[in-house]
Amino acid sequence: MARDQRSTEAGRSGGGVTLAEVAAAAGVGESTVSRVLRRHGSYSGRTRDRVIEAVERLGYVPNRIAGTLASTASRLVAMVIPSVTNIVFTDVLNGIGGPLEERGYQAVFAVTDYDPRREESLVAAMLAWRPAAVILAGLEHTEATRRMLGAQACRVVELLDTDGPAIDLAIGISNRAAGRAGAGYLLGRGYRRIGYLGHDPFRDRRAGKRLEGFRAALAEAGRPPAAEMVLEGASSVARGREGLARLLAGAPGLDAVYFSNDDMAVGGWFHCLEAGIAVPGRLALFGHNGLDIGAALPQPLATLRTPRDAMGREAARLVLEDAPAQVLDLGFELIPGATA
Amino acid sequence: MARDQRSTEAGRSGGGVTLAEVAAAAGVGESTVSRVLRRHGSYSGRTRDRVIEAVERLGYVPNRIAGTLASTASRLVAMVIPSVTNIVFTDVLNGIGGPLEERGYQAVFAVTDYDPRREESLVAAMLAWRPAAVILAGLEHTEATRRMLGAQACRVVELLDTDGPAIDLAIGISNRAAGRAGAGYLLGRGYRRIGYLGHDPFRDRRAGKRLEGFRAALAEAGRPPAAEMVLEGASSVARGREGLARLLAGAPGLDAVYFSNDDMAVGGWFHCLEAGIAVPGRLALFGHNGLDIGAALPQPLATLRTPRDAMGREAARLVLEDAPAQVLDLGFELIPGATA
DNA sequence: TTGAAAGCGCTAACAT
DNA sequence: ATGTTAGCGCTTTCAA
Repeated sequence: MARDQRSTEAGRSGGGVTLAEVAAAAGVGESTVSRVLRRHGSYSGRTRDRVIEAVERLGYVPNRIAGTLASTASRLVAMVIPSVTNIVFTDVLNGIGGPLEERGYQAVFAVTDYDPRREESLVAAMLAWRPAAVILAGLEHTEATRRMLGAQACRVVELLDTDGPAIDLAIGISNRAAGRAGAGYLLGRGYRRIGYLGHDPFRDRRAGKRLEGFRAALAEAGRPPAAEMVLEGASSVARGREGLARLLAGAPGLDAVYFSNDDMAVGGWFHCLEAGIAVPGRLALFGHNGLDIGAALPQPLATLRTPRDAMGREAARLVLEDAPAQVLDLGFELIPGATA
Repeated sequence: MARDQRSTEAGRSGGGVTLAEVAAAAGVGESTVSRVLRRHGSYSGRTRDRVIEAVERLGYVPNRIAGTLASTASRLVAMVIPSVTNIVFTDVLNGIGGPLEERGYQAVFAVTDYDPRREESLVAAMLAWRPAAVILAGLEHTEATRRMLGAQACRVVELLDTDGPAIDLAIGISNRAAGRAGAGYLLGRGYRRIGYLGHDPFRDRRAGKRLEGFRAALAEAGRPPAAEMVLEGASSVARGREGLARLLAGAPGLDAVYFSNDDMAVGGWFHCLEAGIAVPGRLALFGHNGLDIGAALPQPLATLRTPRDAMGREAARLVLEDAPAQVLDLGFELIPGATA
C-alpha cells in the first residue's frame, strides 16, 4: 500500500468516486442513482442494473457526510459515558449498539472520566454532529449541559438512574431503592453491625445514591452503619481488597459489609480469603451490579443484578420509536449468593 | 421539556441556528464568523467580540457535517473492534481517545463480535463517513475488507498483533512470541507436563497465534503439550473455572496450565481454590494480558503484561503525525507472579 | 420512470 | 480586516 497515497486529510475528493461520476458512467441522472442506492422512489429494473454495475465497477462508496447535510436528518447517535473500561457502561453500549446498527445508525462516543465539566464540553462537541440522540449516564449534569440539550431538537437519554428529574428519556433503576434493598437484605439475614465500603460517591453519583438509600434503611431500622469508608478514585478489585483490610482494622466487630459495587466486593472477598476470615460466618459481603465475576467466585457473591443490557436495548427502542418523554425504571433483582 | 419539540429526524434546520444567522445578527459577513470561530485568518478584536456575543445570544452550535463537507477534511476516526465488553479492547480505546479528542477528532465505533463478515460490512459503513483513519483489531480480514481499505485515502491501523503483513500501520505485539515466552517461562521453572486451556482460537486469531507459539516452543524442547482443551465462545472467568475442572479430569497429571488469557486463568485459580489444588505446588497457572484482576488475586497471577494503553496512544500519535506505514512491536513484559 | 435544479450549512479562495 | 462567491456531494422537489 503506497504510503504516499494516504493522508490524514482524508476524504478529499481525490479519495472518492462521486455520485455524479457514477451517474455519468451509467448514463443516467444523479437523482436516479440516488433513488436506486436508497431503494426509494421508482426506477426500472434495467436502470437499476446499470447503476449497480457502475457503482461496482467504480468502487463507489456513498458519502454520508454529504447525504446527511442534504437530507438534514442525521443517523448518528452520540454516547457520552464516564468510562469505557467499566463493564457497567460497556454492557449498556453493547445493548444499544445492535438495534441501532441494524437501522443504519452509527454510534459516536466520548469519555468524560466522571467529570461534569468534561461532559459539558463533550456534549457541545457532539451536538455539532447533529446527532439524532444523545445518550448520557445519570441525571446529574451541569446547568449548561442541560440547557444545550434542552435547546436541541434531538432525543436525550439518561441512563442508569431514575432518582430525579429527566431531560427527556431516562432509563435505569432507582439507586436509592437499590441501597435500601441491600441494607434490608442484610438486616433480614440477621446482621447487626453493618459497614460500608465504597469508591468516590461524589464523582459516581449513582454509588452516592445507593449509599444514601443504604444509610436511610439502616437508620430507620435503628441500626445505623457501624462503620463507613469511602476511597478516592474509581472502584477496583484491588481497592476493595485493601480497603476492607483498613476498614476492619478500624472496626473489627463488623459482621457485614455493603460495597459500592461488585468489583469492590470481589476485592473484599479476596481479603477475607487471605486473612482467613470466614464468609459469611464471621463477615458477610454484599455487592452491586451482578457481574459475571461475582457469580464465578467459588462462593457466589450476594449482590443486586442490574439489567444493563436491557437498559441499552430499551434506550435504542425508545429512540427509534420516537417514544414520548418518560422515565423507565427497569428494576433490579436480588441475588442471595453465598456471601451473605 | 416538551416532547413534541423533539424528533428522531434531528438536525433539521428548525433545530439549529445557522452561521448565516449569526453573521446577520453580528452585522458581519459569513466568512468572518467562520474565521473567528475557527481562530483562523485575521479579524479585529471588536469584530470578534460582536461575533462571540451573537453566538452566545443565539445559542449557535456549529454544524460539523456542513463544515466537514465544505473542507473535505474529516476529523472522524472509525474504530471497528470485536467487543466492547472485553477489557483488552477498551483499554486500547481508552489510550486512543484522549489524544484524539484533544486534537478535535471524534471516535465513531462499531462492534464486530469477532465476525470477519460483520467487520467487512461495518468497515464499508464507516468509510461512508470519510474517516481520517480506520482502526481495526488484528491483521486478519476478508479480502474485500482489505481491498476497500486499500483503495481509500485514509490511514488504517491494525492493533494488537504484529504477526503478519499490515495494510498500513500495525501496532501491537507478536502473539506467537508471547506464546513462546509463556511456554519458555514454564519450562524454565521446571514444569514438564504442561497443558493448555483456551477459548475459540479461530474467532480470536490472536489467541490462536499464542497457542501456535506455545506449542512450537514446547515441541522444540521435546515436551509437547500434555493436554489441550479449547472451549467454544468467548473467554470468561466462569469458562476458565469449569474448563480447568474438565481438563484435569482428563489429564490429572498436569503440573502446569497455560491459559489463553487472564480471565480464563483467574477462573482456573478459582477452581484450584475450590478443589483444594495447591498452586503452584501441584499445579502452576499462567495467563496472558496482565489485567488488574490477576494482580489483585491473593496469589498474584503469573502472566504477560501487554501494553494496551500504549498501543492506543501510539496509534493516535502515528495517525496524527501522519507517520509512514510501519509495523510497531511494543513488546510485552513477563510478570512472574506467584502462581507459576 | 427520469432528469434538472435548488439547496443543506459551511469553508476557502479571491476580491476589496 | 472583511465581504462575496463558488463549491463540497448529496437529497429532494418539481417538471417532463
